[in-house]
Amino acid sequence: MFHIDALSRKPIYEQIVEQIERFVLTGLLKPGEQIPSVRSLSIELSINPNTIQKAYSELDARGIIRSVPGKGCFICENAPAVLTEHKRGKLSDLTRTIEELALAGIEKKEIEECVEKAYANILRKGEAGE
Amino acid sequence: MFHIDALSRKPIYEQIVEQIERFVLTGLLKPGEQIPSVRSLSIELSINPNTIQKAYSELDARGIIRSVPGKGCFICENAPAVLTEHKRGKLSDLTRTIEELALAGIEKKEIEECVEKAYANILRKGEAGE
DNA sequence: CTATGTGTACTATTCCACATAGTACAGCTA
DNA sequence: TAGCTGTACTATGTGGAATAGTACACATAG
Repeated sequence: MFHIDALSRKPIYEQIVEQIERFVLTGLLKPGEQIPSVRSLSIELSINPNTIQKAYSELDARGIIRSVPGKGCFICENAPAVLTEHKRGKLSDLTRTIEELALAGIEKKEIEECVEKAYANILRKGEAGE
Repeated sequence: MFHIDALSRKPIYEQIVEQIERFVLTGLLKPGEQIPSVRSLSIELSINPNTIQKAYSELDARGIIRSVPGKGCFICENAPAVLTEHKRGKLSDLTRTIEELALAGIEKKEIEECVEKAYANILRKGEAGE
């Protein structure tokens, strides 16, 4: 289910956060559902429990999961909505990224091709899911 | 001319690399032109000379500047072209970024607005420059 | 030639984020 | 009671980033 790239410069706990967020968006993890325990996931991935907890704390702070001591961690009901708004806040970053490409002489058409390609890929998955 | 954000998680040497690349793209630094010396820039920015050199070594390796011992560092003739190709190689990253936004439920229209906005901003600068 | 400024190459040190190791405590539940 | 859960804490090791200081070779103005 999970896949960790130990050679990546991206911290392990961030990789876990991103993958769980992705699982929520793809429907692999649904609101209310329980996610693997800190210890079981640490064993499955051969990673220190502290690293898993750091990822879970981050997800808890973002409102993606809720941690219940003694029971486990569960996907929040409004996790998908939270993620949508979180991503919407990054549109300004996207604009700045595209500005850099435009400044470097990348044609507008090339950017539009990226947009088309991205939404074409997502549509396939969306049709299958619903 | 330069501006360093000491609080940024982005390394100082990377900030310098990005700013010089940006100066090349905006025409503030033209091919053949000499850039500040390692020592003078380190004094101007109150930064260790080793950090400046690390940035210059990176720019040299990328083919943006050429370092001439005893004389100084100069912008390469084909630096703009090198930068354009370098940015073109990052279009796949852009596609992946947009895919994440699309998966999170961001409307295609919102992305297209970012593209329009980015190219509108660049056009203004382009008209003024040439 | 001399002095100064240039890029470059080292070593040593400090700092901090990341990850690990180990222990401990409190709450839930079969 | 036993075993699972989340959580908190200290200690340690690692690696990148940045600093400090020194040294060498080259170019140029005086």
